[in-house]
Amino acid sequence: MARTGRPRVFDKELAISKAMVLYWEQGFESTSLAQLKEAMGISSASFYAAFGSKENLFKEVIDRYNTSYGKVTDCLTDTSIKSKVAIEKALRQTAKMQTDSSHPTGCMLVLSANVCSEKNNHVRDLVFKERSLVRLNLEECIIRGQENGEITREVKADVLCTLIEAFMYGISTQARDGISYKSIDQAITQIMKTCDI
Amino acid sequence: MARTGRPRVFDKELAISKAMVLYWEQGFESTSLAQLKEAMGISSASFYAAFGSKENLFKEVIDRYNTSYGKVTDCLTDTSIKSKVAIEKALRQTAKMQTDSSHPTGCMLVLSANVCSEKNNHVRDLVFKERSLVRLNLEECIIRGQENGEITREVKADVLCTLIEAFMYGISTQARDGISYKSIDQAITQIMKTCDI
DNA sequence: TCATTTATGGATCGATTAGTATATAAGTAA
DNA sequence: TTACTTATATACTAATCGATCCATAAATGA
Repeated sequence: MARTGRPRVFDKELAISKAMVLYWEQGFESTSLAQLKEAMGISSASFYAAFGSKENLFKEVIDRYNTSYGKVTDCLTDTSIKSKVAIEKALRQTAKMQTDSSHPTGCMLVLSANVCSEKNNHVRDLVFKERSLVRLNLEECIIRGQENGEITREVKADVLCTLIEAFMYGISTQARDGISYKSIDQAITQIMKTCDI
Repeated sequence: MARTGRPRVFDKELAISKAMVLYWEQGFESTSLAQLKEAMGISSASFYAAFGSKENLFKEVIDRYNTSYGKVTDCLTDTSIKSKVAIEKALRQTAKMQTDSSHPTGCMLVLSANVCSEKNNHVRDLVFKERSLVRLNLEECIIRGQENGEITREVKADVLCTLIEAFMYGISTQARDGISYKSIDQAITQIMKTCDI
């Protein structure tokens, strides 16, 4: 059964894509509704009818990011490949994606709402929770690798996880600073060796 | 000769400290003048007479940061100690400082203006330039270490620099996410081994 | 004393912020 | 046709943004 009411004239999925670019580039708080509306090509009334609020749109953007660019770390949960392969793949795909100039550089989940005013701390929590999920996947991947003997047991999984995670997060700032993919990719080659030590 | 005019009633140095905490915690754009004035305990007139603008105060705050908390990486230019020792010291001091709960967590130069609206891109450049200086110091420290034979020559200094730098930047996000100093410190122990490989 | 200089208190500025109100348009359901 | 539902266009709101104006206070210098 088709839904009733006047049909929406703009493409909601496309509008979310446009919003994602803005939130990604400038962050949640620094992106104004005026910018969002202009990028989407819609009015205030249409905006609030479709998305409810600036914050709710951000939630939809996070979902969109997770199912598109954010998938570069999905391989961490792929138990059909070896743990070290999964971690290396996640890092290389992350570096490649974050330095790609066809969209804002860095990771949206690291950059867009990590720092904000007190009244938006609950928005910060949204991206914090997303990062926590990635960390969980990384740690479980490392534990699998230690159980399989692929990764050294000399170091606790939590510590190796912190090491890889810090490196991964740091790529966001480097990508923004213009560090080349090539340099980061070579650094990944080197850092992967710490899994063996 | 003492300068003329009505003397300032508030402590400018203390006011800069208060401002630093706000910029550090919330970022440049998300910190409002109302918050700054309240923290400093001064009026608009006093604010603009003393600091000129919100942006100019931020510049003074960056200077303050560099000569206080930011000194944790100063050891990178200390040629009286071995390169590896300097790098390790810089990392451990960074981790200790950034996870210290007596002030905002993470690095102000990484968090406070890395993402902003287009109209403030020149403010972003301010912290970018500060980071560039740290990177330069790190790279030169690595080159010294390679020349001395302390650090492997198998890997280009630029690549090792990217590796260490990414890890260092990532600590800012981890500190904000509540990752413990202990976990980061142990990760440093592990990552230092990549200098030898 | 009196000019000069700098800081302060307090009111205010135009611009921008996120979000709403109201009337109307455009579809479906009965 | 008529009721109902949803989206749109347009105008508008209160609050906040960074910054300024002006009268006055409080110091020094001559």
